[in-house]
This record gives sequence, C-alpha cells and structure tokens, in this order.
Amino acid sequence: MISSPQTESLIKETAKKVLFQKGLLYATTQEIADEAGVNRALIHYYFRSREHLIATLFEEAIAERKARFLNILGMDAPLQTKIATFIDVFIDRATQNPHIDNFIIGEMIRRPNEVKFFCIKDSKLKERLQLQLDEEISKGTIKPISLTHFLVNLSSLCNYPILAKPILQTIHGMSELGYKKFLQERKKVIFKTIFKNNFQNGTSDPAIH
Amino acid sequence: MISSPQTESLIKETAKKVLFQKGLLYATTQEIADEAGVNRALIHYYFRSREHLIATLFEEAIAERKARFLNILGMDAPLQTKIATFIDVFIDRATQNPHIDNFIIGEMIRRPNEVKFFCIKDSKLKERLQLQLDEEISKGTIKPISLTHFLVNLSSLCNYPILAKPILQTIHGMSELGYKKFLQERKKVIFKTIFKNNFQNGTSDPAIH
DNA sequence: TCCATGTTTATCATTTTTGTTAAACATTAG
DNA sequence: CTAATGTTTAACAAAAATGATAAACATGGA
Repeated sequence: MISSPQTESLIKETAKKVLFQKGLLYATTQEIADEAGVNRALIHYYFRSREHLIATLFEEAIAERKARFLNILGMDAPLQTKIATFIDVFIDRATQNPHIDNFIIGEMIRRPNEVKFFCIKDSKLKERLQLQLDEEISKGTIKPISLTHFLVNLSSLCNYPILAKPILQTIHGMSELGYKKFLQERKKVIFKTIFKNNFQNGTSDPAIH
Repeated sequence: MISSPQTESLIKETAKKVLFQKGLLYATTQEIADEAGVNRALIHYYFRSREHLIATLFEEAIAERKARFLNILGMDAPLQTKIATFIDVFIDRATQNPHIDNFIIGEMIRRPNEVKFFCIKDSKLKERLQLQLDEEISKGTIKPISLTHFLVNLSSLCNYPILAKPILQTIHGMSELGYKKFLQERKKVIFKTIFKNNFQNGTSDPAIH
C-alpha cells in the first residue's frame, strides 16, 4: 500500500510555519498539531518524537540555506549580478521565514556536536569569488576588503533587519506596511553600501529621504 | 531587618549568564538555580515566578540597550567619533552577551502587547543625527543614504556577526581564537564600510588578507 | 465481501517543570 | 538570651508536555 505523504508533509510544513514564520521556537507538539488540525499522536507516528521532528527541520533548513548560498554565489555571472541576486533572494526568502536563522543558531548551540553544516574554506567557489572580488577591488568598484569580511558584510546587511524586525519596528516606529516598504528599499541600499557604483538602475531612490 | 540583595542579584546575574551568554533561552528554573548554586525555591521567593524573572531580565535588557544607544549617539562629538564608539562598544558588549538580541526578539514576539521599548522618531537626537549625516554626505565622506538605513546598516554590521556566530564559524571555518580575532578586525572593516575615508588610523590592515 | 495494511484517534502513563508550604536556619535588635 | 524577622531548604502538589498503546477507521487488492 502506498503511504500517502500528505499528513507527514502537512505536519512538517505546519511546524515550519509555527517555528520559522511565527517565531514560536518553543512550540509544543500540541500547538503544532492544533495548527495543522491533526491529532498530536500523528507527530509521533511520523516523526517518532519531537526531537526527531526538530532535527528534520534543522537538517532541511541548513540544506536549503547551503544550496541557496552555493547556487547564487556559484553561478556563472559577474560579481555584481551575483550580489544583486543574493540580496534579492535572501531578503525575499528571509521575509517569508523571518525566524529561521534564530532557529538554526539555537539548534547549533543546543547540540554543538551534531552540527556539520558546511564550510567554503577549501572549495573552488572560494577561489573564484576571491578572483572576482580582487577584480572589483582593482577596478575600484569595491574598497579593499577580505573575502570573509565581504561575505559577512553581505549576510549581515541582508539578514539582521529581518531577524531583528521587532527591534527595528519599535526603534524606528515602523508600521507593518512601512517595514515592508523599508525592506524593499533596502535591496538598493545594501547594493550601494557594498559597491561604489550604482549598478542596478538609475531611477530616483526613495530610500534617501 | 535589611534585606540582603546578594541572593536576588546572584540569581538575576546567573540567569543572564545562562540566557545571554550560554544562549539557553529555554533554560528551566532548575538549571538556573543549579548554575547559581541555590535552592530553586529561592527563585520563586525573590521573583514570584519564572515569568516574572524573565520579565525582569527583559526590562533591564532593553533599558540597558536603550541607554547605550542614546548615550553613544547622543554625545557631543563628531559623527565619526560617535560611530567609532558605537562599533567598539556594541561589538565588545555583544561579545559578552552574544544571545541577548535573540532573547529580546523572542520576548517581543511572545508578548507583543507589553512591549514599549523606545522610539527615536520624534526625539531631538534624530534631528541632530540627521544634520550630522547630511554634513558628512555633503562632504562626500558618506554616500547618500537615509538616516534610518544608515542606522540599520550600522546595527546590522555590528550585531549580526555575533548573533550568528555559530553560522559564521562553520561557514568560514573559524576556530574560537580565529573568531575572536575576526571580530576585532571587524571594527575597522565596519567603519570603512560606512565611511569613505579612513578616519581611525593609518596602520596596515590585517583584515584585507 | 473480506482481509491486510496503513492511518488516525482516544486514552493512559511517565516525565518534566513549575509553584506552594511548612519547617529549619540565620541574624539582629531589645 | 530570646524573640522577631528575614532567608533558605526539603518535601509536596499541580500542571503541562511527551511518549506509548490499543482500538477504531479507511482503503485497496485478493
């Protein structure tokens, strides 16, 4: 008999929604089951335990993040295109799942052994990025900076405003709509913060005033 | 009889240590009591409930953050000095309590009503900063940018690398020592990312290669 | 139809965590 | 010294969360 993956998938997707979108990282199995509209026992039926469910979410989250990271930065394109794509994709993706980084970090702290994640230290990707970065630096479009700091700058500028959404909203007094507009403006701002020229387009920039 | 605040203070400081330094945001009262070496009932004696303890930590955390923010950005000094100080203080402070932002964000999500935090929208601070920023922009030391995006850039660059420490360490293959060195380098990198000139000093920069 | 297999539910047991209470302990003023 | 007050502890009670199980239910093939 064919096992219908509907319920299993429903539980997993609901768990992602509760944890990554709502930010309830401490959600109980009952809360997840209620949100999914299924009996709590089904979580144990399909995932054995809460811990297994969480571990599954964690593995998928880092796999997805890694794939996105490598796909975008590894594509065959000029650095400026890669970065513009990175900004666009990471901001949009993180907007959908604003608390996924919090979850990943929390899990990595909670069980420091089982974490493998990924390391770009010795990959060819790193070499290629280094070449592209050097090229931009010698062209004068990027100020001298190490590849690591460059990538951390990029990640910081994209991810922090989403991770710290409640803080930004209160400090700068943003409504929900204002915040949304702010994030879209931000794509251009980040690009301009990283590159000296204005690659993306020449339209007037609402983010300045 | 004078109530000795030693135990109460010990519990609170230990709770901060467990939550903000170790990152165990889901820590039980028993874990906190054990870490402090006191009987768990004392937590209820001094703080009534776990919830009250957490609320106390939350209020102090945002008060401290607010004070630091306003003190540094509100001091009577050139913008470059303020920013350099901000970077220095926030990175060092966040290094001591790497998970405090995670905690604040989690609490703000968990009880969206009770959050007052602070808003710089209509303060004189904002006007003064805007003047200083405009001045730098017209001098050409900062690229045109709105004050909000400028401040968010600054916060992002300072805080994300600490908040996402485990992610950075695995992606870029950093040891504990390497990470520490990285954060110190980062102070200069952030300043140079924000300002076009190199204000701080003219020594050779280890962060480039 | 009826059986076999997979799925779902209701119920119970266990564990974990929080919160309470009364008694023991310490300290200081009188 | 001792009585009063504040502090600490051990033990208990209650609540919440996880996990396990057996029975009910559904479905598809012989």
